[in-house]
Amino acid sequence: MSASSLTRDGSTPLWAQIEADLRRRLLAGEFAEGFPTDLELTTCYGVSRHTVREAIARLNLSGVLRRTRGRGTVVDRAEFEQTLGTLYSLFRSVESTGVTQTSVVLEVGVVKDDAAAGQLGLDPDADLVLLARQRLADGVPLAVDRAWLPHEVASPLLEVDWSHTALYEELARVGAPVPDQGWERLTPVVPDGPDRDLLGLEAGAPALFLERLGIHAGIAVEWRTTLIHGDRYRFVTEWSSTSPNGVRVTTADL
Amino acid sequence: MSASSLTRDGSTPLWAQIEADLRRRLLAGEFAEGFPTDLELTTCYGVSRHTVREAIARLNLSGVLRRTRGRGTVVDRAEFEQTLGTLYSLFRSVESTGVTQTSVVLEVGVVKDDAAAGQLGLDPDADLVLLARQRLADGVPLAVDRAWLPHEVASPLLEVDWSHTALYEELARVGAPVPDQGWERLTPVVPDGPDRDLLGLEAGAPALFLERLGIHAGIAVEWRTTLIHGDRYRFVTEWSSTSPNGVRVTTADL
DNA sequence: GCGGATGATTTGTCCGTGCATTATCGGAGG
DNA sequence: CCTCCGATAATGCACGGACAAATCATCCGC
Repeated sequence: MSASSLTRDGSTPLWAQIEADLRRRLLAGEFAEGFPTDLELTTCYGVSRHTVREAIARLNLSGVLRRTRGRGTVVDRAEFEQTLGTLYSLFRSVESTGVTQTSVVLEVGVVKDDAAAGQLGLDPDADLVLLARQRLADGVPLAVDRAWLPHEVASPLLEVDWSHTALYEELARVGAPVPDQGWERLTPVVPDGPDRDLLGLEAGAPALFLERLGIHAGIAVEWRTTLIHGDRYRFVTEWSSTSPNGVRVTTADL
Repeated sequence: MSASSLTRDGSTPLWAQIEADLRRRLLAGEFAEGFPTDLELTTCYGVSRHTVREAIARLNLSGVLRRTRGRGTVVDRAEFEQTLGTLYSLFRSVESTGVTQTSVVLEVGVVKDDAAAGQLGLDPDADLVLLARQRLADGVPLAVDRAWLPHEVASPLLEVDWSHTALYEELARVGAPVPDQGWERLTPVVPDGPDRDLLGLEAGAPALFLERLGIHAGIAVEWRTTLIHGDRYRFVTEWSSTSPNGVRVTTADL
């Protein structure tokens, strides 16, 4: 099927092409029930089993796939979506606890912001789309979120009803680039002013300030700052000498 | 050389034994100048090149090794030590900026602490060794660090001069188990009381509270809480859809 | 009808081979 | 003395095969 697009000119390894193709099909939700077996993939792509395993190994140890001897390969969709970064996993893990998530739009429109433009690598007076939201979990304030995006890729977003939908889903829907890479920075702060009220924090209560740069195809497409209620959410990293670190989010024990 | 200890009974894969052996020799600082080539490893361990690469692949993509076509394999010792967790990398990255790190011992001794004992999986009235330190970078307060360890493994540590040496180095020196796995949890707080003064924080200033459980061979050997000066240090996580997350620490831009 | 044996399926491990790609080194030649 | 070129060495990529171990479905016997 998708095997037609494999190029054997040596420019990119076969396993990398297969991995990319599988990742794309995963994003499209193709393997909802049952991942192909090694043998199926070898015949489908026309390569040796070694090459297939080389591609799958990468997906496997980023936690996306769970392979069991004798049983087969299944997709761990939760893990897959967690590779979009800790901020994504925050909102997702909150939703997975069963609470319903809503947003109150504080501001949507075209603005100029030299700090955000600088992070995005644009001119200080470039047009940006700002989306500021108060995010609630079961009606309780969870975070205050501000996202700046380049105007040329985000202008279709100005028409969207933001009360529930997620930013990335809308980006994908209008064909705008979704970040697939980036970094996030955590700083402890004591909010004041309007943001403190939006989070429902008492005076002097701590919060986490998360800054995030989202990158797609090597160019920055999203600068975001998120102020997170510090008493209710914690960031957990697991580490071991054998496997790489992973960042998880847990709701605080209340 | 170390190839003698390979067991081929199928209980543990050859590549896993080789990986463990290489990791052990790395910890001992054995490959300071030049990592063996694939061919050398195949003859040294008596296995095929495929098996050697299977072992090395794990070390490679956790960032410990940097392999270059035509050049060979070299050890990225900074990356290697960063696999010991973000807390370890905090103190290490501070030292790598050139500042000298010192400690003021607040408390050393045998105590009972039911909270720490619970985290370590011990009886609430088990004997623990507590090591509390104020950590300074160039004389400026950096963090307040409290480590609880089981008495039976940590009792030799009671005699050590803690003003400069690192906990893990001393653990290794006396033959005690060094954590190779665990998790850390980040929470924003506003310190008060003695800890606030130890950090040199003004009233109401934020800090990061880091809790850490260190595990060796599956059993907990260290429970640690660290209060980190929030204005001076930030935690950065990089993420991408292709490679797993990693946590880094940067000193704040001052 | 139920339980156990059996065989098929699937992934894990290990071996061997060949060629391509890239970096380093040394010598030939200007 | 510098430059270019080829040999060498190292890793990367891909193929092939074989066996082991674990799971699952089926069939047989009781």
